Amino acid sequence: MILYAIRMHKPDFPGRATLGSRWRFCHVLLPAERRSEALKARKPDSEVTGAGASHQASGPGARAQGVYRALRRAIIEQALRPGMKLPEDAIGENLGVSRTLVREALGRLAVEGLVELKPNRGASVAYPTLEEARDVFDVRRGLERLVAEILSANLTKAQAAALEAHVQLEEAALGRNGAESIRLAGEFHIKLAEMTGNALLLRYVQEVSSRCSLILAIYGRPHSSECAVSEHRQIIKALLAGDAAQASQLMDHHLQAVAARALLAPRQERDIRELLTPYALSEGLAST
Amino acid sequence: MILYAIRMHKPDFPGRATLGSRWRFCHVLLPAERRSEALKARKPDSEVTGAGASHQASGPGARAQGVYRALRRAIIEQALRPGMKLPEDAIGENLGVSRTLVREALGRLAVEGLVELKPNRGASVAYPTLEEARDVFDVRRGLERLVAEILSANLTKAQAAALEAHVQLEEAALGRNGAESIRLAGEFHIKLAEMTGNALLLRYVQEVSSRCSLILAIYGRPHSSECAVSEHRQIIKALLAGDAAQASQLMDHHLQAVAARALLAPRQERDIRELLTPYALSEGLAST
DNA sequence: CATCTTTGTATCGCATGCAATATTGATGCG
DNA sequence: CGCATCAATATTGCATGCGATACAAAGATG
Repeated sequence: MILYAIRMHKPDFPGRATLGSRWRFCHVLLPAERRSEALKARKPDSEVTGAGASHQASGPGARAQGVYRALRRAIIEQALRPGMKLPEDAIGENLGVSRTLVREALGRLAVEGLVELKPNRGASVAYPTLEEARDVFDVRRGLERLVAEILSANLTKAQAAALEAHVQLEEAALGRNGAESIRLAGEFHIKLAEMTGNALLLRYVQEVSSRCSLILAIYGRPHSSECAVSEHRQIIKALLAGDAAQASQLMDHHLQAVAARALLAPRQERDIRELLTPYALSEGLAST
Repeated sequence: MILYAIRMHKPDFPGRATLGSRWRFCHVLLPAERRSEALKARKPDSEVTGAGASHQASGPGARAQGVYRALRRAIIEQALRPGMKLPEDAIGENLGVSRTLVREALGRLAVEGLVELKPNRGASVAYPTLEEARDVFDVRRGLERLVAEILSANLTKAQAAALEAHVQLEEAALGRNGAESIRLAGEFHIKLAEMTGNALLLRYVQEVSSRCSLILAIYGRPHSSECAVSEHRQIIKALLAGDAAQASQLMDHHLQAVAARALLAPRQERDIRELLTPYALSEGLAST
């Protein structure tokens, strides 16, 4: 409870949310401890790696990576909502690292378009405009069409089976768990990109996928069961048949459908910011 | 000449080149001064911006950006050859900034694939393998096909004229200046990407273009006049005609031709590393 | 009462210091 | 003479400190 005393000068009012209160107790990377304690506690890990941490190696650079991944996940899963401020030291305290590492992570996330980084004003979770959203979806279509083309030439039976298994997972989670369903649908596309064996392509697809998550968080309607399972199945079939044109076409339509469901029907209660902008402009007030 | 005394413990022999000697006098960002002097000298700039620096704003974050751009240019123009080591403090001294900023720049370049970043072993100019090279070209084709598609829908006359003017520049530089010719050919594609108005697409195209430069530096033959001018003209024509399929197809073929010219004929004197690898392996020696 | 200053405070930008790790060169040994 | 061991050095990884900047509330001024 002493933790509350660390940075409580501002009351953290909801309109301009920042890291504080609740977030302080959300342990994405480390349980909420003071940095110094966390740093002391880091030594004992030395040789026993593999016990506590599940999949992040503990070499040098691993902590920077950890911060990056933690923030990334937090943003994608909307623990950190779009527009939220991301002060370096608050994050550092929560994650048990110094501002340097946080800064590095924020820089990378900024490059990927997940956070905005204004000079001398700090970082905040990106709040893409509708146009940016469309741009992202366009690029995504282009990339995934390429994925489809590449895979249609040489998808193995084993790979097809793996995909089919994944789709069954999606099917299972369909009505039951909304968040899970969305995550699985996204992973399907990542899996496809992985199978191309093209590292760069994979990176780009991952990047646009994250950004799509962010975009759907802002503009997406709550109940659109994102990627229809049947569409995924059709794509697998076309890939296995080796029909590049067909697969590419299906992928294109599929993603266009996703975009349409999400973007063409901007829900009314998007956010105060977007809603107020026209009024602000008409009054000659700077809104951004 | 005192400069030589700063870091001359190593003789900087050519086989494993690092930053030193000649590079010390190559002023990409700042004339070769000691960091501390450069830092003192930074104050006087305060209000008179626009006189000395041409296009890089001098606000906060501008120096980090400067380091990034300087390194990027140096790599693309092959002042820094693939495989070359990039020690943080040497660069910092040359550019008049601290390791922190250099580190940040190297991080970004690593994300973009222009430098390799091994933990505890520092950064070096990336040395893409043939497979990575093929991956990059594949992705590039995918992206630029998308560019062609988008533009074919709505290329204005003015834009077409600008492109045509650019191609004339290319034509002029054709036989005369090899390096210039290559640079212009690359810029044509960047210009196209810009005209889509899609910022993400532009970023990606820029990224793959830089990587292509690096790749051509390693695997490209010296005298391939990269992008045939006529091919560029054909593309413009198809775009203006609004024929998406045709434009996309032309772009695809064009890039495939570039890749083929570059990659399918790996020149013999690629580098010691690649050349020695088979020997090393056949002798049971670890090569990487 | 509204607007301009002022001062305080939370940040950021960046340099630097210290510990950890790799690498080089030297020394001893087979 | 080749190879392993070890010390010296170079270089990274990361934390932290200091100055600069922007925002906010309080105060001053019309």
